[in-house]
Amino acid sequence: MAVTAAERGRDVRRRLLTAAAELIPEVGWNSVSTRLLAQRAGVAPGLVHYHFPSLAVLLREAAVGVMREVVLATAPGLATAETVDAGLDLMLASLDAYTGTDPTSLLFIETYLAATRDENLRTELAGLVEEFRDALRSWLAEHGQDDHHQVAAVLAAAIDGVMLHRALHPELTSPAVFPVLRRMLAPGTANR
Amino acid sequence: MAVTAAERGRDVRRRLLTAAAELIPEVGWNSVSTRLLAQRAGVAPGLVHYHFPSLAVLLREAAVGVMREVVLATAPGLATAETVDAGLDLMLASLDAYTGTDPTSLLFIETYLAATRDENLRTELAGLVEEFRDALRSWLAEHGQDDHHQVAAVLAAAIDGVMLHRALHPELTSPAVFPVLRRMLAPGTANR
DNA sequence: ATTCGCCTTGGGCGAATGACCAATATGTAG
DNA sequence: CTACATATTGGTCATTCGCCCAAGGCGAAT
Repeated sequence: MAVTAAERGRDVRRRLLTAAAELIPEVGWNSVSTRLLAQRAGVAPGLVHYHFPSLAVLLREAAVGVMREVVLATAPGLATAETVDAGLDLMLASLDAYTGTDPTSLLFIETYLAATRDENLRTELAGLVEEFRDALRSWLAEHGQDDHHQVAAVLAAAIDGVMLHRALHPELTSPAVFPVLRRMLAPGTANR
Repeated sequence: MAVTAAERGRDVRRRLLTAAAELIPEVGWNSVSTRLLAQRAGVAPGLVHYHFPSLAVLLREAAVGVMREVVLATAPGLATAETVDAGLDLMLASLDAYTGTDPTSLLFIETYLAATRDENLRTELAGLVEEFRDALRSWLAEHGQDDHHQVAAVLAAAIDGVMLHRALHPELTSPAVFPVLRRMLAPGTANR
């Protein structure tokens, strides 16, 4: 039993963050209460305000943490893409995993919205979008895109827009999106 | 005083809808309470549940009403655009009015999110997006776009995505977006 | 064995919520 | 004038909320 109190504490903190990441998509950002959170994490209600100064801080850390993981998971694949087509294909393929109604998609939408009412969250989210744009920029520059700055910004926005619309019209999948978005990019080596 | 009770009733109903359209962006969909709504509309709290079966129904009717007005306001201009560039320019110009943090943008984002948790709202919203796509489709077809179905869907999504990202990065305005989105469309007559 | 520090418990506070309702007002119809 | 329908009032109900806290638990250090 080498588990110290501090280690158990860190575990509870992590469980609370995990529970938040689950509950935000399930019931919505504003309906994640301290009691619901504690129940899902399997801890006493009072622990929420022991490990976190407020519910808002907890939710922020949980949401941004998950989103950062998702974004960073896509970046390395882009960097090693041989052609523009391969890179775009890869991105849209991973986007297909997000149907607009799955937990991850909902977490994204919920967080975007919550950011409109939380200055700190908005700043963190802006930084995350900037990281994603950076990954897109270097990938595009690698393949001779001249206005990669603008293209990266629009492409990042378009991808989030597709995710948003996919919740309403599920048929908006990568085969339908690819040829249109492809035209935004430099000709590259081949046209699918 | 020819104002009948029924007329006053209809006026109260309308005032409640207007108040809802104001408050949803101000405080957020889930924080629009019956009392706050009644206060803004200048009526007694009990009237909310007299004119509407539930708060959810009121919010739905108010939000979709405003969104439909916004969408339908853009459509006729598109139909009379002489060139592809003129049409896209027009759309992006009207999009510039929505900074991502203004009431209308927030209403859109709030409603998209609320739709993920409200079956009826999702259906109404899907229909609205379909109307917007239709306007885009006929505009594109008019100018020789062959895959106007797919382009309209992606363009509609991209526009919403730009609005979403603009809340985080305000510099994503029409001059930056135009040249990139322009490439998604058929060559048309001129390149800006 | 005692002290120390971190973690945990469960309950309680005031405030706000959606929905509901009996009572009242006000205009129309018989 | 009397009945009636609709609109309105102001308050009550049970429930839930975020946050707080006194008290207890427990391994580590002395």
